[in-house]
Amino acid sequence: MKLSFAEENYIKTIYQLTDAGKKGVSTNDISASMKLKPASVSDMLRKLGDKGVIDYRKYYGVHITEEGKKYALSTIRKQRLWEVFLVEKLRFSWDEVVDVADELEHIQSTVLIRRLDEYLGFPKFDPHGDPIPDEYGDVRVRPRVSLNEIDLNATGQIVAVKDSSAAFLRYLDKVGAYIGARIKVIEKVEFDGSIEILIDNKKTIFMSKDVAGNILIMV
Amino acid sequence: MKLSFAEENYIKTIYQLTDAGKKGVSTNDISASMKLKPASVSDMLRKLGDKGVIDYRKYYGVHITEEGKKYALSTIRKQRLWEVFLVEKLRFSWDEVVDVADELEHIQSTVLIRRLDEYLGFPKFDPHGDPIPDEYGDVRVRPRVSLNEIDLNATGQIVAVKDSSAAFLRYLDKVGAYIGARIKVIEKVEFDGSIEILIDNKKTIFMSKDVAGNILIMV
DNA sequence: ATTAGGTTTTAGCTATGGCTAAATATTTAT
DNA sequence: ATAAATATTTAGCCATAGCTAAAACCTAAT
Repeated sequence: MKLSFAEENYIKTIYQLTDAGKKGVSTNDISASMKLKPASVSDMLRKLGDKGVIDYRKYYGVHITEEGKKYALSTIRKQRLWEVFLVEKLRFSWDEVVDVADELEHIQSTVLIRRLDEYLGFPKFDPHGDPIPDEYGDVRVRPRVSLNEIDLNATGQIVAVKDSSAAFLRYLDKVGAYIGARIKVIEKVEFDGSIEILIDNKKTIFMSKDVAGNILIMV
Repeated sequence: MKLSFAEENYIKTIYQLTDAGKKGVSTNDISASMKLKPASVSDMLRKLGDKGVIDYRKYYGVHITEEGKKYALSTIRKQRLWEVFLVEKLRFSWDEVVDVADELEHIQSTVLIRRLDEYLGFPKFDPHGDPIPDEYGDVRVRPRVSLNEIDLNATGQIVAVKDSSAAFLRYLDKVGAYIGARIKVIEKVEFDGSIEILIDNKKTIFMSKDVAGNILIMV
């Protein structure tokens, strides 16, 4: 079965909005993320449900099926390989690539993607640090380290927290840290283990050894 | 103004079917070339006429406008640059590239094409020997020589004839030569100037000095 | 338990770009 | 010059994928 451009975009978005939690992805979330009206989304969800790539129960959000995951991962693989190409070969900066990669990811040709992968030296991560699924949809999970353990001037991305208490998350939120944020360690204070980090190249924050120990970084 | 995928394909086809002669390109020719029904073509011609990229007089075929040429050349430029990329960087053979390039040529991004051009070293011809228009639509015309003048084992493409009488063209047609055919000189007979050529790697034909002198080759 | 507010779906419209079948125009052959 | 053949266009249909407005549904507060 072949998905249209629009269908590929939907399934990719649904996959990416899917949380570990068991609640389905809501129509409104998809609508907001894709900048389409909820009515249009409803319509498409019905179609995607008929095609078997999502489980769709009216009013209760959608869950992606195994079949659907295959399509999502295939599209994500293409998108990220093209992003590598644009940045490494055509000197695009990493914020310029999104629009173009979003078009390129819909080109249909297994051979093309296989050759592109080979040409790029089988990269495992895209310029944003996100993993590139292999041909079979397998994703290499990048090892995570605590923010305490990484070196001065090292960069990474916040991928998880050890302590997920409301208090801790509220604190992170207040200082501007969040899952997905890009960070760089710009100061390590030896005597108390506290550090200073730069978030998204915009804002610097201090944090204690305790806090840093609870933040997991993907290098 | 932005043309849709379908519109881009039509205008490209019309440009390529346009002959030096003053008769317009017919609905049937376009229909045959694009493998669409004549009725669909008629409909699109009306739309393209409204957009000003072609001159459309019902029942009398279409002529491309200067505006239209710009779009056609831009699409052809993209197509041929992608073909060079596929063949030179991704090791596609020159007959595999058409389908993929036909999809890639519709990606919208001036920057992308400029960078790709640069990355490929500003190529002037695609893998089929066809010229790549520059950013302003200018095409480098490749020098043409008479088939008499090229060396044994040299290859080239038939691009024109000096004698365009019906008799001569009918003769060429009969032996299987045509504008666009790839040829290779496989025998040169010194004493009468006749030659033997291989057409499209498929068929060999003999021709007299006279005939060869009236065929123009692009090396 | 009912209602208000937010979310989601349905119904009906639009545009694009195909199609078939029928009508019409042009060209060719008698 | 007219009839037959060919080419082209029109009319009306289908699918995709968006939209607005109205209806239906869910949830949370009274």
